Amino acid sequence: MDYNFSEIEPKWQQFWRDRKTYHVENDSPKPHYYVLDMFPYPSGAGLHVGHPLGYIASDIYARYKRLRGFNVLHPMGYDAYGLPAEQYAIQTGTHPAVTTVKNINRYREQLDKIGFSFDWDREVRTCEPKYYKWTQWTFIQLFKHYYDNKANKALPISSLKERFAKQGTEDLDAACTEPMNFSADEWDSWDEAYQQQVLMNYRLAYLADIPVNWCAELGTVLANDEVVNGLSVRGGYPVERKLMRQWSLRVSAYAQRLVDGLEQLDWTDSLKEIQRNWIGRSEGAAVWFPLDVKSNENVLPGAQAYMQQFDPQPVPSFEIFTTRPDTIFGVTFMVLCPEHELIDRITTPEQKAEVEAYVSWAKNRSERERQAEVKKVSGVFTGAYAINPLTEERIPIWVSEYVLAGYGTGAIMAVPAHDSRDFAFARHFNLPIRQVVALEKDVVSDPTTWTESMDAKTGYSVNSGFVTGMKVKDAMKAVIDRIDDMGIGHKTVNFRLRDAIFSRQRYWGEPFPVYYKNGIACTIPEECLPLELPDVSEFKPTATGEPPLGHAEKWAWDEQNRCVVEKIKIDNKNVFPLELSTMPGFAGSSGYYFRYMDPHNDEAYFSKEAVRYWQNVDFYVGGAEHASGHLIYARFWNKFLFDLGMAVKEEPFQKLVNQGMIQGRSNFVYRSKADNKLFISKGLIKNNNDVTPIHVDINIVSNDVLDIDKFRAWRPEFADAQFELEDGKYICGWEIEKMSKSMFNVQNPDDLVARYGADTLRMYEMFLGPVEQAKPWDTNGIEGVFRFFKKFWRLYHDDKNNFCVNDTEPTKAELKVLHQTIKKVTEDIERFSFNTSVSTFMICVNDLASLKCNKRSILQSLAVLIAPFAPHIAEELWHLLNNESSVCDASWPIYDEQFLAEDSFKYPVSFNGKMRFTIDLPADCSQDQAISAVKEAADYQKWTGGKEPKKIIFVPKRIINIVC
RNA sequence: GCGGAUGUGGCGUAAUUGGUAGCCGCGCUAGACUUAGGAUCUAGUUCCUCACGGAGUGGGGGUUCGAGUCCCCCCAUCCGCACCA
Repeated sequence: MDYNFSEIEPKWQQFWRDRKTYHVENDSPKPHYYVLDMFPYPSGAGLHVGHPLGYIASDIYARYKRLRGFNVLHPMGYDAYGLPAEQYAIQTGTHPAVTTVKNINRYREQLDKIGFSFDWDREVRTCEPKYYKWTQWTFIQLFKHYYDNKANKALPISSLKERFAKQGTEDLDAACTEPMNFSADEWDSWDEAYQQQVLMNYRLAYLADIPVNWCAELGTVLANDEVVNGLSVRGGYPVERKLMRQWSLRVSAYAQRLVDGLEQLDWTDSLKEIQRNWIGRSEGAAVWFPLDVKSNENVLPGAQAYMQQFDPQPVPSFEIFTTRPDTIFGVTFMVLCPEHELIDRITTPEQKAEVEAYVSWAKNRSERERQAEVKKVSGVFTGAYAINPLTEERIPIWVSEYVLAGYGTGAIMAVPAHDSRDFAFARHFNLPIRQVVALEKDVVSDPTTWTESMDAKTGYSVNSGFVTGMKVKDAMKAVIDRIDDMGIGHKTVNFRLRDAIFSRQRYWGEPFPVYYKNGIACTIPEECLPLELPDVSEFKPTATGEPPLGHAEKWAWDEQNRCVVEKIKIDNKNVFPLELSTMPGFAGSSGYYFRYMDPHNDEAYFSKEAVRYWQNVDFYVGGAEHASGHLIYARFWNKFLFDLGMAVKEEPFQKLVNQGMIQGRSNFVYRSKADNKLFISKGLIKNNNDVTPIHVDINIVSNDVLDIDKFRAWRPEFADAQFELEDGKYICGWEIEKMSKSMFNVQNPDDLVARYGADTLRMYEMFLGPVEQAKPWDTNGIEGVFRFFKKFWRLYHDDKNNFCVNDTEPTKAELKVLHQTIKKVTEDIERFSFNTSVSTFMICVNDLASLKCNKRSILQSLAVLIAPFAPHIAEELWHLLNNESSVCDASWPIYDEQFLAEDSFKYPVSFNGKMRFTIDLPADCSQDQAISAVKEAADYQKWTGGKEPKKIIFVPKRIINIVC
């Protein structure tokens, strides 16, 4: 064998390890560059070929940047906390830590074979105490800060306390769970416990009774992004809404900054758009609608008392949010969500039974049922009326599921003519519909004839009092001004983004650094961190329904700030219970990129020097599935640390590329229905109904040809299989499906490395297509890349496999090939287009082979060029040429732009297999003049032998192309 | 429903960014060397046509000397959000 990758690759991997080639220091005269991959969750299944795709791409970029003279930080680690290891523990009793370490070792083994340039000295694992110490530390800071909307940043909760003592809530504009209003005297009059309760309302990490996504099957609550279509992302179990006391992070306080920050980022538009949608900023107005006092006399006392805690106005009223204040003249009913606290207080005795029935029906519906029946209209009339503050009309108040508790105020003004949901509701319950917007001035029609509402925010107001005739945009502003003047509303902004629920009733996660003293949540002192995860006897919830940490023997906090055995609590009043929930998966992954900057620091999360040097991640590669989870939380985390003066940049990830998902390509054999020992080759099937397709392991199929012997050996029931062959082969069918064990279509990278080598795997994964694009895995083409390497090898080895180079000066044609290649590859890498660079290398080697070029200086440059893609063969070539140093310390070759431009006519070694000449002409040159100028050129004669050109393309500007 | 993207040979893809459409690779066809080849090399391979020639980048229209690329209208596929007022 000539190109012996299995000898070359381990040799150079060891060489890099011995030399610590990829070790990075935190200071260097070189410019810094930070290339990061989303770290993996080490699952039991190991890596499949989809995982390394992004790692290979970022590795190429990191290696390229190093060769370009940058000090590159390119670390790797593990997102090691998570549900699968814990589920496995429940089933088998194996401790999740054991499973996790085992899986990590397997991942590491697989990664090492591919030849990545990670600095493994900086590895982090989120489940290790020295790492999660800082996750807990950040949580404590979040607990100790609140968000001040005027300063537009997080401020210490201690300053808020001082403020309350001095002036109460006067002039305070802060993010909170419930709006509050009190004076300094009131604050002073409250006891410690109540004061703490009030502060909890403002903390960025807070405890509150909130509706959560409860997954009974997993026994835990889940964040919004962990639930899709009413099912848990992990496991696909049903999720229900439930009111529970939980820790949350006040991510919503940062909503505006999370939207604004997107602009300066070098992310794809689609990803930014997903985030914008998820944050869901919408501008509108908050308006107070007074209740109709006369028609609600019998229910008013209760309602009045309830509402006056928000609004001390004499007339009881409730708040709605609308994005269409201009349509307020078209309101024909109001709708409250079933959870609205006002319902009980305003419902008339006649309607009471019906309303209660509806509310309890709506509350007991699962999220899934509700979402599945979105189009179905349901609702009930409360019997109460509100007053439209601008028209003083009496408006019926309804209750319906289509109004959501979690958004706005859970109450709306319904304008059926201009909102499709209100329209459907009005039609269903026969409520009036009134047009207040028209496309043309004064052109109105009868809304009872409409089949749909007119939702667009264009046209003019009609039938709308003082805004009639105005454009919609102006009318919005005019209505807001008017309600503002009347003191019954104001312009406001609402976000769809909710706070992130931060507790999980699970074992395998970061413990909260929190204990409860007389029911008040306190954080443990920072110097006591980390609070280590205790061992438990069982991973299931306790008999009393507490999270698994309830099983821990030593899990309470004493006054000497020590973790102690909980049993002491019974006879010792100075021992306090610790929080039993643990943190969710995204806790550890929200700030891991900081820790890589300074991974061994025990005094701080990361040093000031380290963060000042590295700043933030320049280039981040990972899947788009994290768009509304990790990438929001990490940005929030970063902004918070920025407010604390720790982060230097407000955004964590400057440039981001989403690698596409790799799907599986399954193979099928077709079993005859008439004879279940008989398998018919794909091309011979006459009728699809005669055969049953059966998934067959892709490892016993090559280029869709079945290895019959391996198939017979694969499973006992196929041992005596018979085949109907075409041309002596059994051809399998194929289909694109998810890569999964059950479909036998998982391609394991180790198998490919063993068969073709890491360099071939790396190149082939890039060759498959643009990194960003989702594509099926297809091993069929890998031979082509493998052939390329063999050809490359033969370029500088003779028939007997002896190294053989030519020391003479390269010819201009050879230089032309080299410079073209340098130019193309450099440009391709810069724009992250690695599939085209691979093509470029193939063309280059083809051209050099046909020129029989094995010139030392050309190969020298080529070794460096190919090093980011195929580091092993590049290192081997480098040592054959230089017998010293490492290709990793070389510098990137520079191409000569002038040489390429000036000589393009003279040296037409082309990239498309045909000869093409390009010549510059004067701007006013005519076509005939151009053609004769070309034909007369000495070099044209030289290269074509004076043959008549096949085709001449005249481009008026000043270029002419001739194809020979 | 709203938002975002994509559409090029049998297949994966490319196109100097408005200038030869199909580079490179897979597959396929023929040939060479071989005891043999799942090795290597050479030639061919968008489609129709024996050929001359013609058609052609999802479909239709437009701008331009010139459109895969820019603009408008459809169609299809994929992804994200989904009663967010």
